[in-house]
Amino acid sequence: MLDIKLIREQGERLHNQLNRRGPGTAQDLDRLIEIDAERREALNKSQTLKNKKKTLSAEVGKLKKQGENADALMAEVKQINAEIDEWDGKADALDEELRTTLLNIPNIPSDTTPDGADESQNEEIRKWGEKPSLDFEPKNHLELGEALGILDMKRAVKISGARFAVFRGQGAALLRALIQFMLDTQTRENGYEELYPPVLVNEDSLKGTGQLPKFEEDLFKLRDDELFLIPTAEVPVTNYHRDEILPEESLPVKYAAYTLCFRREAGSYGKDTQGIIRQHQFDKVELVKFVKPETSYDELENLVTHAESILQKLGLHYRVVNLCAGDLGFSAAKTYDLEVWLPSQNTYREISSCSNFTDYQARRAMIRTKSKDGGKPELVHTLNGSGLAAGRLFVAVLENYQQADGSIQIPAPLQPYLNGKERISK
RNA sequence: GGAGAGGUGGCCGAGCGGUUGAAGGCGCACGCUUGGAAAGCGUGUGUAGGCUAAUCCCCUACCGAGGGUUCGAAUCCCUCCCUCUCCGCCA
Repeated sequence: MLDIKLIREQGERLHNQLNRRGPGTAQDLDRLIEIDAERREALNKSQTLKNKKKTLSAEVGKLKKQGENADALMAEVKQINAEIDEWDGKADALDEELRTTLLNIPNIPSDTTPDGADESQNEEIRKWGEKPSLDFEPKNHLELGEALGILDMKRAVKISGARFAVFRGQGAALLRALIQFMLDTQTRENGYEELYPPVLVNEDSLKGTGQLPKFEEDLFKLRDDELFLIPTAEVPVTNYHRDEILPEESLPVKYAAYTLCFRREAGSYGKDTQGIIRQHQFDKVELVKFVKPETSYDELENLVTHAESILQKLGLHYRVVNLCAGDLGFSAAKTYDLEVWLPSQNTYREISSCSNFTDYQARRAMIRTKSKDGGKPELVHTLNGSGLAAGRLFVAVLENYQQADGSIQIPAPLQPYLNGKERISK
């Protein structure tokens, strides 16, 4: 969430910046400033009275000890208590309103986030590699996978419903190989520590990273327990340090975590209904960093290269896109998407999203740092990026490495993970 | 799931209705001492909010969380969460 002090002092500037996300985004800002002023007034009144109450109560204690009558003072405190309740009630209500309003305002886009209303106005930063030259009509991953017997969508529908898949035989092995390859790369070459967190999390965690309260409809929630299935490992991993103060010398803290991810995909009916591009359940290796504020934009560039390294090793053509303000996620200040080439769709598809959340998540989750030589604790900046989405990587490998006969050539770096196997065929 | 014990500052640990934001110890920081170090001595050492030019003062809140009783609660009562021990169940 945003800093109320910043809003108090620079409301006008924030107003313009927020509205880059879309008209009306900043509409609550003025009301917020009002609430804040009223809240502080009520707080002041209550605190002054509490101070008086404390003094008088101590006085009562003294009198009683001396065996004297303190009825008058006690009556006075009772009176003060009534007034305190009144001001506290006001302050609490205003505080609550302030908090909910604040929780529903997104992060401020970075100055380096381009203007634009939707994805058509995202800015292409660079391309890597080349499209595969296929001298035959490319099939899509679904045709390939089903023909090879490595993807079973039909039975997935039977056991779970739409937007689920069963990976079978060589397919299951390939998926597992991709996950392990990604984890190994990030932990051995890029300095991330591996974390294997729970996929069921509580409400506080989802508030910390910004999925709640605004996006509850995107999540799977348990019926009998106050727990949600995570939509991304970002949630448990970022909240790993919730309410903590990290020593400055430990930064940057870097984690790589493989988890299942679960998304209801509400409101995306009709989109990507074919194949495994958009699933209710998918696998992802997520990279999360906690960094010193002044380094966060450099750390973002760095994070993107870590995600890119997977695609490069696998020889997959992709491009890097800087999301425009209108396409930016709720908690992010700046996001680079990695889009991998899919021959069957003749287009680039998102396979990773790398974001700098500045202090927005850190303020919600109270993740701070403190330097050795004293001073106040300061909010860290948090970042995360997919490194990468395994299901979509599976799609990319199938489609880009397909052969005329429908078999799949396995990229060399993956072969050790598949018992040296070079090809998936019937 | 059942029975019992317990959750106090970075850590250990006292307090069980008033002067306790919290004794004492450890740790840490700075200073004195020293050729240097240890020991010793001294000082300091939580977080949030308010006030403020201020990370100085001052005020308010916080002893797992939330309610309640009381003039006054870390201390009493209720609910919940978590940890530990035993039993049950279980991959």
